[in-house]
Amino acid sequence: MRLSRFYLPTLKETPGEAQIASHRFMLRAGMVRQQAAGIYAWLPLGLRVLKKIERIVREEQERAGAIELLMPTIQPASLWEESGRFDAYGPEMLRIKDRHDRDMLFGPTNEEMITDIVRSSIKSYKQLPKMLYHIQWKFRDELRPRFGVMRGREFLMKDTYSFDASPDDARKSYLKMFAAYLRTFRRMGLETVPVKADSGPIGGDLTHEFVVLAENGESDVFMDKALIGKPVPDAGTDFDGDLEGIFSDWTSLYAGTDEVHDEEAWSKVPEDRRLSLRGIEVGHIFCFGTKYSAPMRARVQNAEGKEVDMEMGSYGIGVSRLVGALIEAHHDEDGPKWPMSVAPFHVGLINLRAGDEATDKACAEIEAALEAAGVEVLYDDTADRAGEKFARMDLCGLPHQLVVGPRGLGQGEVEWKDRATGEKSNLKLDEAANRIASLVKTELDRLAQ
RNA sequence: CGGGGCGUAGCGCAGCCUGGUAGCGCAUCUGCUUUGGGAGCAGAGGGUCGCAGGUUCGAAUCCUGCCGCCCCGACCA
Repeated sequence: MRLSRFYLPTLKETPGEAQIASHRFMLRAGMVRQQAAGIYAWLPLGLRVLKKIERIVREEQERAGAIELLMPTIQPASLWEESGRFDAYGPEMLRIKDRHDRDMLFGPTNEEMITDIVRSSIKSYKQLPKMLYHIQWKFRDELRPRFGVMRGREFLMKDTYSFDASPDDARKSYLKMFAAYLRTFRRMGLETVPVKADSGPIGGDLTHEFVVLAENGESDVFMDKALIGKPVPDAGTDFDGDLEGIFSDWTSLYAGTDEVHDEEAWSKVPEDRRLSLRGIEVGHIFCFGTKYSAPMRARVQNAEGKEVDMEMGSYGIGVSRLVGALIEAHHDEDGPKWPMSVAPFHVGLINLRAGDEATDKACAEIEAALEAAGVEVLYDDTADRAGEKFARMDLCGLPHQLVVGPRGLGQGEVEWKDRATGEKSNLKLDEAANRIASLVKTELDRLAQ
């Protein structure tokens, strides 16, 4: 992609409303633009990150056996009256009336709707288990939106719903999502920890939050240090097999939010392993039994011919929030430092003298070679000044930078900078593209394992 | 929803206390110079001073109401 054709409205100065790093950089790098409190337009650079996160989430959901569908953003109030949540939900729910004065709402979540969908066609235990998910915009009219996309009112969320004929089977579904989440976040280059959580208004007893450890987190987390850096289930994991081992491996070590903090259990953690820190909640999984299936009469006949309420669970990932969380976890004073798997582009190519025959030619060759190798390149072909180009590329946070200028080109070399470490070195012009393409590929493979 | 703060050019801000018809930096446009870390000089364009009332000869400035946005707390993916 040529920068001259792209839409990248970067800001040199930080808009006054942005406090934390992720919000500042997302505005400055032209990733998003606020349209109202907690409501953002996603500009091309930000959208590319959002799409990459979505793709990883989707791949891991499919791996775990979930099937994608898409439910609408607008829902009829009648479904929510069935579950009793139309009155219970409160002002967080955005209520709308259509032209016929019918009560509608902008969905804050989809338990009722998916239950309605499934109950109409699933009648037998033989049709279960089922895990269905979608990735859709939600709206919660937060009292106080803040931190940019980390706590917006409109947000993109992946939500999965599991349906089983028995509590034992529901637990198996829960474990699939538990393992899938460990993989999902790690593939994005995020260190997350599953912590015991408060089940909140959704209810249920088996529930975990997945939190990214970051200073600007909004949850207080108490955890055993041994959880950090723990290997996650690899790509070969059999999701139809027994996942109890993985589950107990992670949950036998202490980790809890402040709401469920247990001082007694905490005191048994060796003192040098006790960590108390802040985290950003990026995923939350619940097994809540028949909370919705019972009032909404979503039932199947079991093997004994008896009608039973389906056992359900729901499993959310804050997709848009993850963009902010990723920046909080990976940045320096100049901008984000994207992990390869979610970077908007893999490589930033800078032509220090656009219009110069030699640098133009060298850049065009590198760009073509990288793209032929499947590497995504943002090529700064503008006539802007060098300093501006460097600063802007750092702000974009692409993992690799290749700088082509007359000085290096005279020696047949281009400069390579690793954005994460800041290390620079020179590469032979004719080897640069291959070298970088192989680094990109290696890193992508590593993260996808 | 309690407490605090802010709305003046695309962005960051000054001016308001003490009323006299709007300014600085960045960005944008033109020209020349410059060319490896957000350039220099010269010139130019761009503003219903959040909105509505009020006070006054005169309001960005004082008063009242409303709207929007931000921060702290409580709440939440």
